[in-house]
Amino acid sequence: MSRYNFREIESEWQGIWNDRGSFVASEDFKQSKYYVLEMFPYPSGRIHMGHLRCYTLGDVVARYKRAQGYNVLHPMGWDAFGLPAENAAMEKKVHPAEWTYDNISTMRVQLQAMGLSIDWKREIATCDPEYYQHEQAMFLDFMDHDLVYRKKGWVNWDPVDQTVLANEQVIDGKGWRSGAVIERRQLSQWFCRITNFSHELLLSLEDLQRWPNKVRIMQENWIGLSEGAYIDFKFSNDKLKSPLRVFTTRPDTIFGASFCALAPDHPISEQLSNTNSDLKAFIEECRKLGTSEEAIQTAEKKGIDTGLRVYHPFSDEELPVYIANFVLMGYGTGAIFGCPAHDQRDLEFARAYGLPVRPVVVPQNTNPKEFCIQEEAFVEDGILANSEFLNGLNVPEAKKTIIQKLIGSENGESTINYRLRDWLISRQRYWGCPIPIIHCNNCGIVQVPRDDLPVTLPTDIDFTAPGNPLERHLEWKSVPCPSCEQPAERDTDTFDTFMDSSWYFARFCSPSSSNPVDAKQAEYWLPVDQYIGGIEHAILHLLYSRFFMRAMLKSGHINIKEPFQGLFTQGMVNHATYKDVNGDWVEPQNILVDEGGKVVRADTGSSVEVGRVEKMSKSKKNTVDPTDVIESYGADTARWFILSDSPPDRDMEWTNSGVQGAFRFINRVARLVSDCQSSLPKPNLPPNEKFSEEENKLRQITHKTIAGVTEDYERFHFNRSVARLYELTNAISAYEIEESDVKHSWVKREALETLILLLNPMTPHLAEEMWKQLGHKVLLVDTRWPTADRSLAIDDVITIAIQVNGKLRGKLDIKAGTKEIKVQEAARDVTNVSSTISDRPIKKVVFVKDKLVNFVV
RNA sequence: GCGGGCGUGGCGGAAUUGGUAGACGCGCGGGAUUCAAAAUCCCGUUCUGGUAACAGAGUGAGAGUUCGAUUCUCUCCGCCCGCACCA
Repeated sequence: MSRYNFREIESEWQGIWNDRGSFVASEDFKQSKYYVLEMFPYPSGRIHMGHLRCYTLGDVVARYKRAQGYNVLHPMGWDAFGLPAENAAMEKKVHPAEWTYDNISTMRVQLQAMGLSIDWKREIATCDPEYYQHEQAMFLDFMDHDLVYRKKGWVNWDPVDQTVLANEQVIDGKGWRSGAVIERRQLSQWFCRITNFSHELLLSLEDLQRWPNKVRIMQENWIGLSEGAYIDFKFSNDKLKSPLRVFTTRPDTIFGASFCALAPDHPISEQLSNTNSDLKAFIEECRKLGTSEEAIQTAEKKGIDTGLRVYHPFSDEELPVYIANFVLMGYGTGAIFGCPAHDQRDLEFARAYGLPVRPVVVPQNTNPKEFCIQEEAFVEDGILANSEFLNGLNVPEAKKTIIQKLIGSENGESTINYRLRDWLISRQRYWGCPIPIIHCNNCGIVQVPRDDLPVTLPTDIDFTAPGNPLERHLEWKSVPCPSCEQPAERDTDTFDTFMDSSWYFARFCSPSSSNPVDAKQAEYWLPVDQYIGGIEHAILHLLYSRFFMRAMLKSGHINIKEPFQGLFTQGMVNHATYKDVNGDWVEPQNILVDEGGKVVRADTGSSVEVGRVEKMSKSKKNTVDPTDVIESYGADTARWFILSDSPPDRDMEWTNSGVQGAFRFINRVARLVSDCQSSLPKPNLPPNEKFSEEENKLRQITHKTIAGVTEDYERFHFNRSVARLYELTNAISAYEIEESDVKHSWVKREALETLILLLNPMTPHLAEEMWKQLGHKVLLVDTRWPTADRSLAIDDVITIAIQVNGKLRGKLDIKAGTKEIKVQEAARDVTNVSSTISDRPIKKVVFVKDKLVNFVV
């Protein structure tokens, strides 16, 4: 018997599916659609295990839904702009475009070798002007609808690389590439007005029932709603006319106020610093501290008295105004009132600067005169005291009352504040989508006329100097102003690459439309029914995409709010780590277990210490290349292994023995089919009229497996499907018949065909090949999902558990549905049961139909 | 500090609404086949005692509810993730 030749078989079927266009989505809008999407990859050069896992999961869903008769859209593209291309350009002297497109070609081949059911006709790359021209047009549309704007903002500036860095690129206050200490700089930048939708983005999370709870909670916290009030404090000094507005969630504690504090970046702080060098020095100090998270954590509460005084809104008391390092300009109004008794930070600050600590909320049944604040502020609910008209109220009541008072006296109002900030989208980078704006000395900010789009990147660029090459490219940069025709300059920034990935799923619906999206197509396909990707995008990408849909709706591009109906976040792929005697990491391929069971290096034979199982990473050298696995064992083996054992949302451990186990299974199924091929009846024959008991047993397992696997597929429990399919395979192997017994073989064929149909989404090449070997002319890819015969999926003989005092003492095989009295009688006769009960009186009998009997003695 | 999650054999993990804990796989042990090996097949495999039938213990620890708890409630311990001077 020849061995299952996965190399030939897999590439053969990939060719056939491709030639027949098996996975091209139909444009027949009358069919029910199903849009499956995995987060598109960054073309780094090679696919990794994370890709293998993600795209396998998505492919199982896509093939399963296709078999169920849905019109499935399952596209693929490339998140092709980004920094690594520029780094490659600097290090290897390759043009970013060339590097990117080379990587795309390599990775496309690698993905295709996995046998994914992708509609490659819809492939897009975000670095293609064909794609990003629409992004530029939408940016201008957003601008017209006041959804983007330009403002001065504080950014992380790397003085060596001369560029802005994202927060996550700043590690311990230093640039991730240059290692230079990051400065905070104010630059004019473009922002998306995502905060326009704060409330809407928060509320709609309710509707995303098919998202993981965890992700919804993370977004909820990120948007960070807090209810409170603005309170206005009038200055007692005459210099400043308009009052100081602060935000607070505890307006009820206003009578405990002992100071006000401004953020170092607050306009008043800046104004004062112009004439006061002490203040100026303090503000500078705060700014340096600003970038390192560690520094923020350990920093003491520090402040400086501005000399300004404000009146308490309900008494004539004067409060000092400080500039304090712990007040943030980006939250609320950038100014607070300090109530040391009921806020830990304010307390620390008050202790440092000798400010009064006045409790105004005391625990229930406590005498206010005896209540004293020591090292910890009292932040719980309690009863108001020392607060005039608020005395005796609890905290929620006091909040309501004081807000009414504030409104009445025009000293404030109730408000809702969000943590979410507007999205800074300018990047001082070359390899990104150019911002279609021209800066003119006469006309200011001018849009590039739509007819002149796309603004494409220049190809002749110089990467020898640090900074943004677009900035230095005078020829590209200089253009006449579209409005006054005087010499002007292009915006030399490019978009954050999160812009590119915020709408690609919509472009897939009509990848060659002359508009960003074809409304009809988009409304048929969207929202994405099942989106799959890593948890690391829980906030940014998913929130930006949700914003983008709303912005596209507002600017008339689309009629969809939520892009992703269902979301699944897959776990990481981990691997054991190995360290040799020198303390160097060793690659898994270089590991051997010798005869004595000792783990050694394959090359030197020296002993190796097996370390923790950790996320695959280059630095720890514990990576395994999926392409190597596919070449040695085949795509089906790789897919089957990745789906076995671990639930898809949890981290999984990649092991060689696991891969070999999967390989064994693939070969076992192939053998099972080829061994009995000749003895099976022809396909599509009607069933026997009567089945023997043995036949019925196998049929029962077959139909139970259909029901179980279908349910598991719906719930992403692929590891359970794998277990069930092993069980079915074991049952088929154990079902022994005479070679010539064609009648009995009908049941065997039914079982085998079921196995293959159910395996199809997971190991499509094997399944397709076996289907053909069983004599089918119609391809498996065009064959419908089986339905379970419910009457067969139910057992007629059931094993009932017999307990005495809740402890299992025996089992009883009995017909399903047997009445309690009969079961009891039979149960009493079971040897261990009768001896355990002996002559003790039975107090009570618990009976659960078809499950158990419990005698309480 | 705040928010969320997870603790089950040697390992990954199963276990509908509370109802036979350990499915399935890996590993390990034994056997068959083979001149031998690989591959394959069969049997066993939670722990303790016992040749066995069987008995006792057992789902991080402790308590509670219940005829019955991996599942529900409370307290504690450990690990993981997210956010973090957010007023």
